[in-house]
Amino acid sequence: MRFIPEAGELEITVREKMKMRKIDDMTARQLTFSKRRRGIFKKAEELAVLCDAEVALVIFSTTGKLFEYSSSSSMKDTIARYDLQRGIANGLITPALHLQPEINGDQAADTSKGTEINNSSKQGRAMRDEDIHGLNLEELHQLEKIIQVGLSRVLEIKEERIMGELARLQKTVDQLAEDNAQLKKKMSMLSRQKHCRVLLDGQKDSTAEKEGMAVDIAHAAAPRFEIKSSDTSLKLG
Amino acid sequence: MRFIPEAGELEITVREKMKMRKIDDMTARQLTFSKRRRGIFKKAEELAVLCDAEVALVIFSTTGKLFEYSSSSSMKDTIARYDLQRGIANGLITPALHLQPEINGDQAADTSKGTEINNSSKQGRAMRDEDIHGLNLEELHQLEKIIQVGLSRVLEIKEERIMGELARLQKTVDQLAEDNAQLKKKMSMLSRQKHCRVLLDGQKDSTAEKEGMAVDIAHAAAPRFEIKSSDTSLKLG
DNA sequence: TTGGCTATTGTTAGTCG
DNA sequence: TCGACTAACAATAGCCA
Repeated sequence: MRFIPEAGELEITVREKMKMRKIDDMTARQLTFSKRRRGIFKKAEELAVLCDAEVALVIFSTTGKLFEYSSSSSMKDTIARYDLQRGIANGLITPALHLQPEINGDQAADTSKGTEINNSSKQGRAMRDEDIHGLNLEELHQLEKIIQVGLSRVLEIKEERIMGELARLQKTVDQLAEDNAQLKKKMSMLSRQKHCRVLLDGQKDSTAEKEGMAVDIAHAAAPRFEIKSSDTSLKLG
Repeated sequence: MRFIPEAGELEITVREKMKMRKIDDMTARQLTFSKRRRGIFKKAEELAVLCDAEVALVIFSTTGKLFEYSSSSSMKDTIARYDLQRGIANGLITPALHLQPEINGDQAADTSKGTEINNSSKQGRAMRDEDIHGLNLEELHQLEKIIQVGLSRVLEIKEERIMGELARLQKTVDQLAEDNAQLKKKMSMLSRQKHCRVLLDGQKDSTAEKEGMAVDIAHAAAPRFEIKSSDTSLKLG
């Protein structure tokens, strides 16, 4: 017990304010680590539950021991979502390879069959087995190249498109959320004013001239810890 | 001021103990999220500094907005370290893809080179040209199959993930749009009521105020953001 | 949405076992 | 390492602007 009710003499040690730097004493540091780790895990869970957020927390101790918390079913999921989101934040993910003109030049004046091949792939017709069986080795080789390049292009464009859609949706969400906030604000003001008026109504007329509606500008102060990007490349696999 | 030193009557509102479940009121939830988010970030940094730990924290709000903190120079590094640690813990280094078991059965007692293929794919090493050149035709064929299957899996999982995010976002949009509509409805009712009351109030000096108000509200209530949540299917493959 | 305020609850440093 | 305890301190709910 540190409280010493001894008459005349008080020798109470006053807890100091914890400087924000690495704790020197190793034992004390480990102890603090253990306590604070539990504390922050609790906070993380509270945040996840109370606010319906997805929270992931990874901590390595000085000794390299790993501690983790994830509000979702799997930490991997959250990390995956994180990667994805970062991909969106950085713009599109595709590194944009342009490799289709290569082959065209090589075989511009090739056999008629070669051209056919080209056409059929351009038109996106489904290839029938009979057609393919009619090709010689060289033609099959060309077809293979064409298909490979085509596949790459398809995948790129598809990704571009999806990511665009994702970005658009995210914008929509942000916009809606903002609108929502504004609406709520205005409504609360309205109801306040109405309340006021009702109150005044009983006595006299209103001279209350509210400026009120000067709500407009929301200053966009960036949260201190918000994302800034460096590099990202949606690694899947 | 909540402390009312009025003689005889005390009507102090007592703050309750916060049940640990999702906060119902959306506005309150967002507010709490904002505050607690800052709180936990602070805790994270304190832990990192005081105890010399490596801390990474990722938070998604209900609306899908990403917040992150990383005590190291890059979140990616920490995640990489996490993956590594987990990989070690799980006894395998690439937890993402499992594309090797198919072939095991086929060529369990195959050439030593075949096993090498298997190993290299297990370890997720990048294939070097020298390695590939050392393979015979049959082995190359096997490798080709492995890669094809792997590619398919990668594409599948990637698509799954992205589409999941899309769906989630769409849901958020729908929800927000609904909230928005409700708010607008309520507000127009409110403003109508107020308008009536103002009229009944006896037309005096308050016309200017009333008009300005009405205009402002109209603007806010106007659907300046139209969402068509129907056509966002964007089907792929 | 941000910040300030205050009463209250929650966290934890220091200590002993 | 951990649990328990307590005083000091920090975080924050609810409210307003």
